[in-house]
Amino acid sequence: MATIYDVAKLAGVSPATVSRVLNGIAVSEAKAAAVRSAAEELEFVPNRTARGLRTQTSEVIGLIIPDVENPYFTQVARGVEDAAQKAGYSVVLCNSDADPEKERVYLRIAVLQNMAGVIIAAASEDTDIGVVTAAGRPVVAIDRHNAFPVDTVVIDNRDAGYSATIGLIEQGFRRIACVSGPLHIDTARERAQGWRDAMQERLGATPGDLLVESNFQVGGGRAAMLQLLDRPERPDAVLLGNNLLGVGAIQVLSEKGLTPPAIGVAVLGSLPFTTIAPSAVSVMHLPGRKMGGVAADLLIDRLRGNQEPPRAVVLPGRLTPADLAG
Amino acid sequence: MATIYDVAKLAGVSPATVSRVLNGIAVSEAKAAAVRSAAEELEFVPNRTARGLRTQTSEVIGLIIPDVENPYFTQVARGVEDAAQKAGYSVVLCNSDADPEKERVYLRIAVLQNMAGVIIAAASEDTDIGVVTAAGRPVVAIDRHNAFPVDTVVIDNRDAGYSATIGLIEQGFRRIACVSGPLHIDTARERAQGWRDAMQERLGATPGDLLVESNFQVGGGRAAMLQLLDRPERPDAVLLGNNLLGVGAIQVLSEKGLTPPAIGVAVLGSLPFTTIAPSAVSVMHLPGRKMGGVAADLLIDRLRGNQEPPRAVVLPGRLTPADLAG
DNA sequence: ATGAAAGCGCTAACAA
DNA sequence: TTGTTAGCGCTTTCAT
Repeated sequence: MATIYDVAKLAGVSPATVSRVLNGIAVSEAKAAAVRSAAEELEFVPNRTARGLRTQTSEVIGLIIPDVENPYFTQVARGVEDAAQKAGYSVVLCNSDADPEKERVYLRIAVLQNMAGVIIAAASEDTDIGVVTAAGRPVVAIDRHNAFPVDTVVIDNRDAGYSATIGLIEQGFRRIACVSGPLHIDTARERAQGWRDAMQERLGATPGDLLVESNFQVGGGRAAMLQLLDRPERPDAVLLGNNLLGVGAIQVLSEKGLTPPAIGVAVLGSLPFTTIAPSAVSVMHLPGRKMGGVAADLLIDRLRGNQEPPRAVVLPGRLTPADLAG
Repeated sequence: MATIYDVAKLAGVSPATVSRVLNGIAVSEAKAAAVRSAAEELEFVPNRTARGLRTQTSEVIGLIIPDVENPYFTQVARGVEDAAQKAGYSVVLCNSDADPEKERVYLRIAVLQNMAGVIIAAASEDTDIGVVTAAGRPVVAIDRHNAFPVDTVVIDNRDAGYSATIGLIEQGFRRIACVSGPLHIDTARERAQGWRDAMQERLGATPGDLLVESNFQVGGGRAAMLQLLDRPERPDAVLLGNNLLGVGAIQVLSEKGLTPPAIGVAVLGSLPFTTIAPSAVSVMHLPGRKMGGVAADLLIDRLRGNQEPPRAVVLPGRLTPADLAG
C-alpha cells in the first residue's frame, strides 16, 4: 500500500502538497499533475483511518434504531441510506433494542469511531445524547423529540390518529376503540389524542373506556384485541396505534373469523408484509422512509457547516399517493 | 474523551502499561487494578481509529444484503450483529438492491474503508468478490454459493422444500403446486427440487405443470397465485418458495375468501408480521438469524488468523423449536 | 514487569 | 504556493 510519502517522492513534492491535491486545495497545476500521475502509477488510495485519526471525522453516519426487525424502522433506514449515499456517506446501523443501556453504548461507539454524526430514534425522550453533541458532532432526533436542542424530524401523529379515526367514522362505525402504545411516549399520546379529538368532534363523545393502553408490540395488540372482544359492549371498530399492534390485533380477528368489514380496523403504519386482503383494513401509511431521508439531509447539512438553531420538521401523518410511489 | 494518557496519569503508570492492561498482556496485579479503576473513573474507552492506524486493522465488518426491507435479511443482519458485537466488531449494513453495480460499489467501499472483512448475500453466484479477497480480507458468502473459494453458509434448501411438501402431503393434499423463485438461482432451484423429490417419492408423480417460476417478490407471489387459481384443474395446495412469495399468495387467497384449510399453504421462510391466524399456514422457518451468526463466527475466525481451506456450512432447512426460541 | 520513545498515514499550523 | 513539522491515540520495540 502506497502512502502519500511514496507519492510525494515520486512526484518530487512534499507530502503536504499531495494532501492538498487530494483535498482540492489550491496547488500549482504542474505539481498537481505530477501528483496525480504518481498517485495513479502507485495505485495510491488514501488511508481513511489515518485521516480519521487526524481530522477526528469520518464519512460514516451512525443510525440508531430500536428494532431492525420492525418494518417501520427498516423503511426509515432505507430512507437514511439512500440520502446518505447520495452525499458520499455510508451508514452504520445500530440496534438499540429500545434498551437505554445499549443506546448509551452505541452513542459512545459513535463518538469513538469518529462517526460524522448520528441519527437516532431514541428509546426515550430522556436519552442522553450529550456524549455526541459534546464531541461537537451533529445529532438528528427522529420519530420523537429529545430533551437536547437538536434537529428533529417527527410525524404529525395527532393528525394521523385523527384522520384514521375520521375515516372509520365515515365508514359508519361509532364505537371505535383505540389501542395505544404506552401513553408516556409522546408518539403514542399524540396519536391517541387525534383519535379523541375526532371522536369528540364528530360524535360528541369522549369515550375514555374505549382507550386501551398497551405496548407497541405484536403481543400487546393481541392482548388488547382479546380484551376488547371480551367486553359486554364490544366496539364496532378499532384503531391500532402502530404497525405491530395492527398485526397482533388482526391476527386475533382472523382467528375469531371476525374479519373486516364485520369490524372496522384502521392501522397507523404500513403493513408491508401483511397477508390480509389490502382493502379490508384502513392503513394510514406513515412516512418512515421520508423521515429517514429528511433526517439524513438535515444531518449532512450540519456536517457541511450549517450552524442555524435547531430545526424541527413535522411530516404530514397522511401520505399522498405520490409519497407512496417514491 | 479520555485517552490512555489520561488514564496513565491518573493511575500513576505509563501509557504503555495502560495499553498492556487493555490488551491482556501481563502486568502486576496492583498496577492493573489501578489502571482499571482509573479507566472506570474516566469512562475511558479505547479509540478504535487510533488502534486501527497502528495495527493496520479495523473492527468493522461489512454486511451486504439484497434488501433491508425483507424480514429474512433483517434476521440475518440481526444474527451477524449479535455475533459480531460479542467479538468486539461492529457491522456496517449495505443494501445492494440485488443490483450487481451497487454490489460492486459496496465491495470497493469495503476495501477502501479498511473493513476487516465482508459477509455477502450476493445477487448472483458470479458476483466478483475479487476486489476484497485480493486485498487479503476474508469474505464469507451466505445464502448462496460464490464462484470464489471462500467460506460459505447456506441453508439446506432441498430439504426445506422436501419437508414442507411432505407436510402438505401428510395433511392430505395431492395436487400441490410450487411457486418458485427464478430457477437460475440455485436457492430457488434446490427448493423446487425438494418439492419435486417429495412429490415423486410419495405420489409417484413429477407434475411439471404445477411448477410456476416466478421472482422472489410479493408481486410475483400474487401473480403466480392468480394464475394457478385460474387454471381449469386448480391445485389443492401450494408451496411458496420464499417469504415474500408467501405474502403475495396468501394476500390473493384472502381476497378470494379461500383461506386454509380450503387450500393447503406452505411457505419457506418466516412470516413475522403475518396477520393470518398462525396455525392456518405451514411455515417452514428458515434459519436466517443462525446463518448470520455462523457467518460472523467464520469470518471472525479468519480474522484471528485461521488459514484452513474454505469451509462450507449447510444449515438444516427445518428449525427445531429450540432454534426458534434462540 | 515497566517506561521511554518511535512511529502507523494523514492533515493543518506555521514558516518561508 | 509550498515545505517543514507536530501531532491525532494507540501499540510495540527496546531498554531498564
